[in-house]
Amino acid sequence: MVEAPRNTRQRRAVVAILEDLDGFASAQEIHDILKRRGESVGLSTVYRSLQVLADAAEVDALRNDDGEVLYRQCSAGHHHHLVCRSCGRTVEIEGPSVERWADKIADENGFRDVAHTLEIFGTCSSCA
Amino acid sequence: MVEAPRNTRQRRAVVAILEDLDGFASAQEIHDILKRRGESVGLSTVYRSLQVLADAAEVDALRNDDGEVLYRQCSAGHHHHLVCRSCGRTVEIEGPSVERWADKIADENGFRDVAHTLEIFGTCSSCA
DNA sequence: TTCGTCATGACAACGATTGTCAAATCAACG
DNA sequence: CGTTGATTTGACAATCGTTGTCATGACGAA
Repeated sequence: MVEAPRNTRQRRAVVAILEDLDGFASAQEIHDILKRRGESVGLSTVYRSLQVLADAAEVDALRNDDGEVLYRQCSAGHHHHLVCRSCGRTVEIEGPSVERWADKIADENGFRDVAHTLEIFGTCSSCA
Repeated sequence: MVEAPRNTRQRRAVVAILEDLDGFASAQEIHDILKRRGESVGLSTVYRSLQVLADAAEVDALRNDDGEVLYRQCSAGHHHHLVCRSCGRTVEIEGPSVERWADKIADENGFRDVAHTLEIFGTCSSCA
């Protein structure tokens, strides 16, 4: 029996930010936005909330080139991302043939418990 | 005019390790291996050597789930990797159709300066 | 060999993230 | 509603990979 997480002001605030944003953002960026809005939430709490959300698959997480983890509220189901390096704006993409290809490659080489990461980075038209 | 890097004992030692390994390894792992072999090289120097090699595209670098950067001496040209999560053993893979697909998606959405990351992780047969 | 420069290494500093723990807050229950 | 007890919070310290610093040492051209 898993405990339901409590419905706290802080967690609601983090979720609200994620709902407003349309792109990926780091924990620290989200923390800053909250501070700017006056709805201050401790940095540790932002990190913890995002972890909980990511574990529950309610948000997607990926690492940028600098090794920072970025979070985004995404639609359910497996998909990949086309992400603007500059503003974080994101387009969800699907690639069924890529999935099949990756699984086939792994299988041919005797690999088990296969997962793959696939992200496309670029500069979006607004940022160009 | 680019300065040619000096041919130092330390850089030779790092390259030698990379030549011996067939999989990805972190800077700290390489540092440990060097220490074990008695050919001690400062940790900073290991990091710097790997950076230089990565900038020169003589080694490939990728991040594992923990955010550590792993390095590997790879063949030239664009390719992806099937990496064992446990031992680092790596199979280089190519996916021309994936490349085209990624570029098309990015173009359709007006993204410029497009790059993509694609790695497949799994457990290899020896580690299963 | 000489000499200017680049590389090295011990160490400090950094930045993102995680751990700690007392105090505050939730929500169920009476 | 007030009590209650477990969960959550937040300020802060700690961690971990990595990068910066700078005096010392090693390369290699002349």
